[in-house]
Amino acid sequence: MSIGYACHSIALPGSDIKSCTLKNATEEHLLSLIGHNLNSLETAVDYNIRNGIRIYRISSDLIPFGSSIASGTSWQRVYAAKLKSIGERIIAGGLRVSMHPGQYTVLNSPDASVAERAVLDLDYHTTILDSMGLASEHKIVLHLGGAYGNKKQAIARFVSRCKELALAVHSRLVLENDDTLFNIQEVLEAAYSAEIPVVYDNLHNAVNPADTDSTDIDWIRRCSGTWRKRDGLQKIHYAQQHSQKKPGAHSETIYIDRFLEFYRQLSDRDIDIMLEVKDKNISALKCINCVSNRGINALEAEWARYKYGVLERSPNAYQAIRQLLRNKSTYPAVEMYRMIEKSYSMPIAAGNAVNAAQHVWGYFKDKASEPEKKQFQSLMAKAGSSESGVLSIKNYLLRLALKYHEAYLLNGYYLYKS
DNA sequence: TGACGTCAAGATCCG
DNA sequence: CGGATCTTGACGTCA
Repeated sequence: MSIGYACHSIALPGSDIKSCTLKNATEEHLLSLIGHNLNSLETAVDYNIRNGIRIYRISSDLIPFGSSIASGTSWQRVYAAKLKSIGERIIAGGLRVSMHPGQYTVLNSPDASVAERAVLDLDYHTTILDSMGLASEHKIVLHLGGAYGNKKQAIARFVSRCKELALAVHSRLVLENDDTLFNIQEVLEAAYSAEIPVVYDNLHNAVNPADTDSTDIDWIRRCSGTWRKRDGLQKIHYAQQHSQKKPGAHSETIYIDRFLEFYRQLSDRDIDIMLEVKDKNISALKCINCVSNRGINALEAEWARYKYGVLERSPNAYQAIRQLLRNKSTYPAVEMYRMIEKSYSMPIAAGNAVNAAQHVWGYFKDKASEPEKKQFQSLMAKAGSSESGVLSIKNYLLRLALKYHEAYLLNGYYLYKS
């Protein structure tokens, strides 16, 4: 049972994926972006392994325009060794990766050119995983596609197009139930015909249910039969509804009590869980820390990343969590995350924000130049009176952290937009 | 024709 | 000029 997240790693400098617009997409520029992106991927892979995160989705933007114009460039040859070496790290670290073409890759389109581009896109995703030397349990997750007013025909078209795919592509494919058109029942039928496994997405099923009698666990059990040995462990997507946004929108974070309620029902099953959530690796670490005892040190490391974010919302919670972690013979993971979640639900009062910024300034007050000190004081004076002032001061502190390579702050969650 | 989702790039505004 | 903030891009379907 492993837990992971998709694409983007928060508070991990050097892991950003760059892109460009079509009009700037020269071969030279693309090759330079790809080189940058592969370094970023390597940084994220190393971070995941170091932190015991064993499930990770690689961004489809790794190679900008990878299935269209970049397929004519030499990136595969130029970066062959780099890709191979990242793949070796993934295998050695026990990381299971996947990729996920978006809603715009439509294999079952009646428009032949759209379907043709979908095949090229699947080829592109396969090429990346193949060139890293990864076996077929490293999956490509796909949506069924459009309905076009006739779901039966749409499914039949999907199945027949699937069967025409190259084996290298077909053996990586996984089908996911979506939040608008094809529910889990329809996806299961299609997947049995197409002979590909099914990833069950709980939030998509909540928004677009097949029936109201079956539970998440019922569907997960039904999907398990679609996973064969060469596919690796069954995978599911887990997400929670955003409390303010429209149905299907992912929550900011994974709320731990609700997750554990879900998780306990699966605890006897071998399943990998991909979290789909705004705060990405932050929630992955939270959930991993709560389903196994990783030692008080792991919680202290987490507290170090959260502390200023808690302080600017609730000085009381800040003190309470410090108190909670004082007894080194305990492992109060769930209690700690509950308190963090509660404090993060509170608004940031200007006075508290100024106080937190003052704490963080402690990392720079001895090394900052005179102009930097003046700038900080001036921003602090404004921060007390306006909301944008609070953001300005955090941006300024982020710049200083980058300039002075303050790893403690750069690895923490405080400096980044929440 | 615009909304949908995503998030960096690109453009523009501001002090 | 640098930094903050707004708009565009790239994809296909559907109302």
